[in-house]
Amino acid sequence: MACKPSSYFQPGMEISSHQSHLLEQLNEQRKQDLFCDCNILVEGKVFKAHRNVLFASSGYFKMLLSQSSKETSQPTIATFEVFSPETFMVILDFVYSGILSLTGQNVIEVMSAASYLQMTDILNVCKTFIKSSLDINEKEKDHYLSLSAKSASTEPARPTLYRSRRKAKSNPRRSYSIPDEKPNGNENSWSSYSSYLSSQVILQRAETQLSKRGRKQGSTRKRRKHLGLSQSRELGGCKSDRAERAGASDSGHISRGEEEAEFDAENAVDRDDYGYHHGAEAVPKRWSVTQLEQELSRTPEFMELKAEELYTSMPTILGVMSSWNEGDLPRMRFKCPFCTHTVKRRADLKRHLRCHTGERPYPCEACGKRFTRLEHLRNHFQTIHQAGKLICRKCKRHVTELTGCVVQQGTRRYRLCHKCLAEANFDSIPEDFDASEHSPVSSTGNKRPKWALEEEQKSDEETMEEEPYNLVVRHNNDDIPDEAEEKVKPNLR
DNA sequence: CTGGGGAAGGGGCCC
DNA sequence: TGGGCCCCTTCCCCA
Repeated sequence: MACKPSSYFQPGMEISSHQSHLLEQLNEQRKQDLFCDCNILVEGKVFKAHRNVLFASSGYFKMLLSQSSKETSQPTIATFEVFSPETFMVILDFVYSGILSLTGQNVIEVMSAASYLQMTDILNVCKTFIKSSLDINEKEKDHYLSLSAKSASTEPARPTLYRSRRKAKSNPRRSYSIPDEKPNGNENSWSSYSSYLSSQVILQRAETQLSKRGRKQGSTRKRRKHLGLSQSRELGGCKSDRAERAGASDSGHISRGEEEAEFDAENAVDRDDYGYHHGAEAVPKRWSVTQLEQELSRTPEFMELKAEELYTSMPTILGVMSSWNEGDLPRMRFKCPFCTHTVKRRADLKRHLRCHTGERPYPCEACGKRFTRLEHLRNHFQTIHQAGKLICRKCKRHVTELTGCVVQQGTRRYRLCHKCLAEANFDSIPEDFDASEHSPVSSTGNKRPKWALEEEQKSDEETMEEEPYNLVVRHNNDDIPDEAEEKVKPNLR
């Protein structure tokens, strides 16, 4: 942008080139090792940078430097062994230029490193990159496979570049422009094709990782397919919302609400200014974290992964330092790559991942409802199908097996005291059935299984106490309905 | 429309 | 590391 004559200046006028110029100057200083006061050691390779720049760019460095800056005027030294120098180079270049060089090869590592360093912008760009790559993979696979070999071979394999909003308007050193979201024919060919290639690389890498893991784990673990869910409301939005709300309510980590508010505010200011342009696929330029998580979670490729697979195929660099009090040792926490939630233990992260994958391995044999945890299934079974609570549903008083009995309504069972039972004018003793004789189909999600209908027509005089439901715990593998039961628990009470 | 209660879901943490 | 328990929050149904 050309500078206007001074007579045009007004008080408070913003010179838009100033920010980019300032960043360029800082980048030059970094390259010439001028005023660098922080050394970052990544797998033996030293990167020099400015503390204030790192502080402003990364939550991790903010925390780190806010501690070290109190006591020393010596250069700060940060050491990382959890990501490669190449990955950190990409991130550092972004910090100093606003340009993120993403490829199918590096996006996973960059995303993980960004997660580690708590750089939300990069994280979101990586998510968008992956999502759009997956979209392109499905929608344009055939199209780009039919591209002439010539057009593919003449275009060099260049990384897809993402520009931060700060640098979106001008970057003279980059001669080509990132294609706009409007499909524009040949202009987009290389980037779209590279996106397709990127998606292929991502998928190949995922497959490689999975097969490696498969070899490692041998035949002890079966490859599990994604479960078809019957409770649609628990998928996607609602599920994510829950996770987010839980995340936001947890004071131990970054508030999702604040984060979203921040994003929304930025959204309102310069919605069109974020260079999330990615190939021919029309990708929204600015996504809130919620949208990204929901959209990403809805992609078929993502949904096919189960928590365990995600967990084992993810890079190990998911750790994040929790905040610590002065004098305390920093504690390592494990950060979910799909939301802001952090946990203390890896096992808890694995469990948490199920709320992103939608995996529900524990179906209720009685009603078909699926659960993410065995204990949830047990609780459900006890309260719904076993009338496990010794409380009269009507008068809420405690009942024993002598002072009350079990009433069945459909698949539900509950207890009534004899008095309430008489008042409710139940003229028949609750029906019952022997669970061992029934094989309720759980994977269809049918709310009223066949046995339930049959059961309602039966007129059995037995009470539930004498012959209760059995809980059949079936950890679903490969959605095989008739798979042998893993465990049979006769009675939970 | 609203409030209460039950059910479900998720996190922390112990064993 | 997995299972299990406890607690809390949210959602949904019903009076």
